[in-house]
Amino acid sequence: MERQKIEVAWSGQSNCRKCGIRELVLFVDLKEEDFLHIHMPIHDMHYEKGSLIYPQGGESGAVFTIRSGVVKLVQYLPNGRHRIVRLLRQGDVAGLEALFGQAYEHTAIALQSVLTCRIPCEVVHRLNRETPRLLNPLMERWRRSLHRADEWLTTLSTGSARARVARLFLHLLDEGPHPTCHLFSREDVGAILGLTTETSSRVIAELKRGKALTELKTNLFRCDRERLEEISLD
Amino acid sequence: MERQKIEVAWSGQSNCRKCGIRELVLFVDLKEEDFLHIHMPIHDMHYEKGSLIYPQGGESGAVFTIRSGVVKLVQYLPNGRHRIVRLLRQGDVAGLEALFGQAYEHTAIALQSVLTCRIPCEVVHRLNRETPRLLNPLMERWRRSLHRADEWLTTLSTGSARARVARLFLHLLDEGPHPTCHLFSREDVGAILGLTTETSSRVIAELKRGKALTELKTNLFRCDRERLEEISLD
DNA sequence: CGTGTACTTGAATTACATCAAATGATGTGG
DNA sequence: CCACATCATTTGATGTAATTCAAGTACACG
Repeated sequence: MERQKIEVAWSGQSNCRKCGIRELVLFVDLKEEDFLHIHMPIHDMHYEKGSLIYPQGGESGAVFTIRSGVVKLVQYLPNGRHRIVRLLRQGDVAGLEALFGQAYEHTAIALQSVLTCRIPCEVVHRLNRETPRLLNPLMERWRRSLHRADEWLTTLSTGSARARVARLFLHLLDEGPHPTCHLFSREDVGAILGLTTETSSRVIAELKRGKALTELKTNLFRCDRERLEEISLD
Repeated sequence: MERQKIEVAWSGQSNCRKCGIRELVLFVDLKEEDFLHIHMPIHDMHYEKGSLIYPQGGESGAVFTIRSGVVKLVQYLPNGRHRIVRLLRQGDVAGLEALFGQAYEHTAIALQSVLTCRIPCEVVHRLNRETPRLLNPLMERWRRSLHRADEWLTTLSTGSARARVARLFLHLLDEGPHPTCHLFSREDVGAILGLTTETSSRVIAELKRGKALTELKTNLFRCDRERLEEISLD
């Protein structure tokens, strides 16, 4: 069982104009003049691995642009079980539903050390009133989230445990000289795939024995893409 | 195996101003003057049960507002298996991704006799340029779809077969004097829940024996809400 | 270096899938 | 309107995959 940490740092107010990853975030299309309409502070937030960004059902007042790291969106069932419904990375936005004045639909937790910009909803609304340039990036985030949600269901929640695990690795692949993948806890793998922790562990162990995966160091794997693709068809 | 029918009728051009369900559809907020900007025909379409509305990967040129009936959105895996990722009903919009110039992400099929309005993307784009009043309904459709997608995963794709089937019935409940539910084929139930046709059939049969369900006539059930809620917690 | 947490592995059990056959519903043409 | 063809559903028997419960081991952290 994970314990939830509460390590949140507030690194100060952002300067969005000079943002190093602006081409990836919501404000990509804004012009110099548009920034004048931001009258509430946008904060850079730092979350330690395992810490809570916001809780499901929690009162919402802001959206969070992910600057680095990985965030899991968790949803709880009445019986206490839970599923991870999405992973968010650089350029994704967490808590979009806040813009509709709704409570957060998921619990958002940092899977690694995570940097975000906390953007008050009021800022988004105001910008939307003053300029049309925020709209496309915003719609694009909705589209992307929905696409991922459907993909998540069909690829990670369908078929045998072996196939699902293989698809998860393919999903997480970092391309490079050798395709690698850094994984998280077996419990989280289970919550992503709808399997138990033990089954996740067993299947991953089996893939290691079959050389489809090689564990370089703890939770860092070299992946044999072709073998994984075969297995993903089961 | 289902065969796909091709019964599509075209009932003529819509008069959106006089639409009987306008409070439910995309054009809810439009004013008289806005309709002048519609320079392409919006057609009323009629699809027989089982017929194809659009295919996954198909070239997209329009979105479809559902006026009545139920539509399933199906996604296929490389290995030939498939899952139903969403059901759409009155007021929902199918094929929103078309607005981004993308191929359709799902295959949309009528589960019952279905009426839609086929709205060319160009009409939506033009209206969006001319008036801000289409935007909220549009965003609301994105939000709703995403909400449903997440709900689908956590409630219909998690836990035992019994619990999933129970949750599906709760999901489909028509409130009324007695809560009833009209179901579709066991094959579709399987594709929604990630189970085989046989397992779906067996579980439904078991719920009937346990009096949680009573089959009034073929595929029309009276539901014991409380029993189903208990079972849904498994 | 010890302690707690996560991961692995084993054995028993259960739930679901698979294959096969029988029954039931629906529609068609004679 | 009946007989037959077709397709969906139910049910059974059997196999397999995944869960459960229970140790044991590795690993990270203070």
